[in-house]
Amino acid sequence: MTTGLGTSPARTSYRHGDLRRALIEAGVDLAGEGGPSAVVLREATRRAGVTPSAAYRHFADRQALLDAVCSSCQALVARAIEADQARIHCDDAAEAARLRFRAVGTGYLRFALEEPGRFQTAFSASSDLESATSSARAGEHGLTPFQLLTVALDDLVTEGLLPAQRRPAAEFLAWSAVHGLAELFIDGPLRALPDPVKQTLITRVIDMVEQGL
Amino acid sequence: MTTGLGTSPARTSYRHGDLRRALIEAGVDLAGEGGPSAVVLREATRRAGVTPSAAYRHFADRQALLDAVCSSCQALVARAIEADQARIHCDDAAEAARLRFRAVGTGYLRFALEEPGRFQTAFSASSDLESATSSARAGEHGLTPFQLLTVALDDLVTEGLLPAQRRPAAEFLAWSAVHGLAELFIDGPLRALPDPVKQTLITRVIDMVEQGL
DNA sequence: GCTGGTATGTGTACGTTGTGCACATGTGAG
DNA sequence: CTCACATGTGCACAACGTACACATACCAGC
Repeated sequence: MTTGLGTSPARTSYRHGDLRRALIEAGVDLAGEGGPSAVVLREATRRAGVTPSAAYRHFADRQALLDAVCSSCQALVARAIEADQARIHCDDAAEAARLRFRAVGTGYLRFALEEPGRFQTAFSASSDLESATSSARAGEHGLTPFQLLTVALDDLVTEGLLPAQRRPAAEFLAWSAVHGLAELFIDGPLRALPDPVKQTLITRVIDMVEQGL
Repeated sequence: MTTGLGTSPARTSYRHGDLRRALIEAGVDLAGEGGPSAVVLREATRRAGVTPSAAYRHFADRQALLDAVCSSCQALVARAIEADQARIHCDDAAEAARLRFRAVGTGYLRFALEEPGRFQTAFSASSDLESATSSARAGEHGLTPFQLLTVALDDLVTEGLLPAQRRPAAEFLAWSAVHGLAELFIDGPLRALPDPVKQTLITRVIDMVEQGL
């Protein structure tokens, strides 16, 4: 399902065509199978049908490949959030803003539970504030997960649901709570919890953020 | 500073004496220098003045060593929390309980900022709910970080600061927020923030938890 | 249309890591 | 004193990241 066919028809020619993209895709597959540590340069080249050294024509080193894979995975997170937001149909503008805000959390956590390997990879590479807004990490609307959260909070202020004086740095507070829960789920003590209980916790954490912001 | 002298006087005899402990200590040093990925079996044996294979008399594999190192690091987190709690002097029992609760957060985050490598290592290995209460991870009072949080929350209920019906699972909500902020600080987008700003965020996250629980 | 330069992939090699297995050496129980 | 067991050594192997010289395909300019 992951190898060959659509992407690389067992390449006949010397040239590959789009090796860079192929390596990133292989890397994202590997990330899904075993998290960031499973993104192994040699295995990625193997899946692309290419010699290990070939990777160095497109990436400075393994970390550079991992960074690219990480960006792709963040884009997947953005899409998950967008998917949850797209299902909202609400006439009341204020309530709609509130639901969009909550959807950032539910989409984020849904992705963490459905794709733990890719989720961990998405946030494994150290990124600073500017790279958190790089377009390589964006979803369909061109926004990164972080930017989606920022927009949702701005809308809360616009709709009068969040006092303006509490707006500064609010994205970091919300992100902390939601991301922390994801970590607890993925390889923290809450890993073995049955799914319904997890869903309850997701709701409660988002409640806490909404009330405590 | 880390090698030899106090711990291993360049061993003269064939036997080491307490290799298991020496390997864990070397591992904790390595964790402090470069996080979980830096705790490398061969380097640990090197620092203990011993052949790589010797490690396998005490640990099944590298992961087993890392687990032990992780437990030691969690014990350090517990001590950091205990240290913050010990500085509280307050006659009002309710206020004291509230401060002890907040000290769990400040101690946890202080350790994360002071010892990022060891902090990451402490929570790198996947642990379930029972191992989160293992005595190897406990501080001076015999309680793990997680148990310290649990006790602090129980006290909040006792003092009437937290409604009993909101008590269940509250440790997971609080842990999520605080741990998530730590991640943002260590290798998330908030890494480069000046220290005073970080301190402000710490206060605000704990405020959020207190208010949102 | 040929030719040469550049981008891209190959082959080979080196050092490092985790780990298994046969062997050596201490240490304590009988 | 001796022998079994625990513990450390030596050597080997596969996998990984990475460097470097070489081979090949494509593009520009004549």
